[in-house]
Amino acid sequence: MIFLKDLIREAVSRLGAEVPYVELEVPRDEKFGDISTPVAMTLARPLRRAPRQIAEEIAGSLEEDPAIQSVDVAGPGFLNFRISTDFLLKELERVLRHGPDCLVPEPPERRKVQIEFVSANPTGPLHLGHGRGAAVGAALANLLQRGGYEVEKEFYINDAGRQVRLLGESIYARYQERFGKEYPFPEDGYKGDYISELAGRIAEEVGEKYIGISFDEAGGFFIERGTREMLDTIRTDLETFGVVFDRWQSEKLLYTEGLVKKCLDGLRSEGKLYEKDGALWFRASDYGDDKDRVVVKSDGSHTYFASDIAYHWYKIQRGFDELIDIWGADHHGYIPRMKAVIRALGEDEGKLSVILVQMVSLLRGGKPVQMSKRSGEFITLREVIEEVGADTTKFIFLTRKADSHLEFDIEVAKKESSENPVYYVQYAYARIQSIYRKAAEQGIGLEDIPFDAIMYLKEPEEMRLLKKILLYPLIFEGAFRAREPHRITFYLQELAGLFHPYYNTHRVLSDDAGLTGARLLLLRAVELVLREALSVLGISAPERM
RNA sequence: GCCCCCUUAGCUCAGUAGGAUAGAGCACAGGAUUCCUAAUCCUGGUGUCAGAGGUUCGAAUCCUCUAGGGGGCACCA
Repeated sequence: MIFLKDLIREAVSRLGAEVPYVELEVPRDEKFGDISTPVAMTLARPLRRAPRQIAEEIAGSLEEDPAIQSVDVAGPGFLNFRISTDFLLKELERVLRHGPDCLVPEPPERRKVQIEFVSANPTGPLHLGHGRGAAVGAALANLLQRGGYEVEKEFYINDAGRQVRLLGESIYARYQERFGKEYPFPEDGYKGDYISELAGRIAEEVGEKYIGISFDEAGGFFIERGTREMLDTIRTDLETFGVVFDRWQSEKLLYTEGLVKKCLDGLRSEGKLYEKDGALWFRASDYGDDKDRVVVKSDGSHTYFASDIAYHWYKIQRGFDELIDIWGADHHGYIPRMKAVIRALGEDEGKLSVILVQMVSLLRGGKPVQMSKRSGEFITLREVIEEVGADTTKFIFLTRKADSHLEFDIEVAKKESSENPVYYVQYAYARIQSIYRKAAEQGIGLEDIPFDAIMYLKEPEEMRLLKKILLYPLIFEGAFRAREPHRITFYLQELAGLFHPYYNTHRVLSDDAGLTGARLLLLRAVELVLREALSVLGISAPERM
């Protein structure tokens, strides 16, 4: 269907006009045709002519095209196209011949993009919100990669500063407790059971080695050991979830390797930092932020913002054309200062885009599950994956756009029924595989079917299915441009929503060898798109269910 | 107090970059399987797009105000 864009663009240019993009949409009602465009209406103003008149002219110059069966002008100036069956079948053949690669349009340029996501503090296990960020980030990375960009996925490790110190001290306190020593548990310390467990393991390993040694002296060990273990947990949890990073960037290393100093020195020499009240400030307000921000406190220690500046500077040094940060929505107030940093570093602020992922409220059977981080009682991502499965969890995360609240009901997610759309989609795939197996039993080899068998396809349900298949490139393009993987999820439900009824009304395997072949080929294309789209989302395509 | 986001069917949400009569799933009721997997299908209806103004040939979509919900304000992380 996407070919229409070029056709329309050419027709528009024959009128001596131009459109920034050709908008194509699938009309709600089939009677309006297969696909339509409102370009004539958008051209009305620049051309100072009636939209319907413009539409008539575009229609006139396109109706001879072999791909187009008919083109009508309707309503205020819509152009409604009906695609010829011949052309649809040719397109089907092309898909069968060239596979999924011909479903994704080439991007206008090949970009190097970096996506940073999850980046949870290594102070405890991941919770559901992190999972949402992971699902969105990974799907977005797949999407951009599939669209031809070079993508790097990175996890930023906050292993310097107060939080990991607090982690170390919490473990230290539990360790002391093991040996009956009093040590005041740090205020805001981490109280989860995993801390006590870790302290227990350490106690078994090292015995009383750190008893009688102050935290100031022993802290290094507990901090290092704690962050390492937490990071291992995070990494394995993400792997279980099916999310793998290309790179893990340690904040601490930004300091020890001198990158923070180098970056700040550079900014300072350019006059973008200044001293006031004994602290070092970044002139964020010169670059669009509300106020200036401290990077080095008057006690000489760095704020997190300091390493964030250096981190983004470092990303730019590494030569990316585009940086994408995926943050929890509660960090939205941080965006202006980060954008200010990008501009101060001499880059277009559009180089950095921040995708905010909204909070997840966890329910069980309609009732909210209390999540209290302070008490350490919260449901972890791992627990949810174990209970409902990684595919389902991801799918639910990807059925909403990132920036909208999400209700995650564990009981609903667990149901293996139609309340659970992921099964609906996966079942379509499994059903197709099942038909292949049946076909094989009857001695029909998919590879042996000649492509021209597809001329036997003629049922309206078959044409509808075929049109939906050929719509995929358009959906993909939209999702790619908007950086919105959830559009793929909705498309999948629509595709499955055409397949299942088709399956129920028309038998694929029949006595008619030609028709059987034709239908198997159609299923081949459905299968191809299902697998392609599922792989973008990072969701498996099961052979059987 | 200031700033950001959200408000669409009973519920959960889509609605693409301002386009046609605003959609889907679930829930609810009834029905379908001698035949490729019933995790399926078929048939039933539902809206003050939070409210009020404005811009536009055209607004759920853009602007202003109001109400409700969430989030953020630091030499915290």
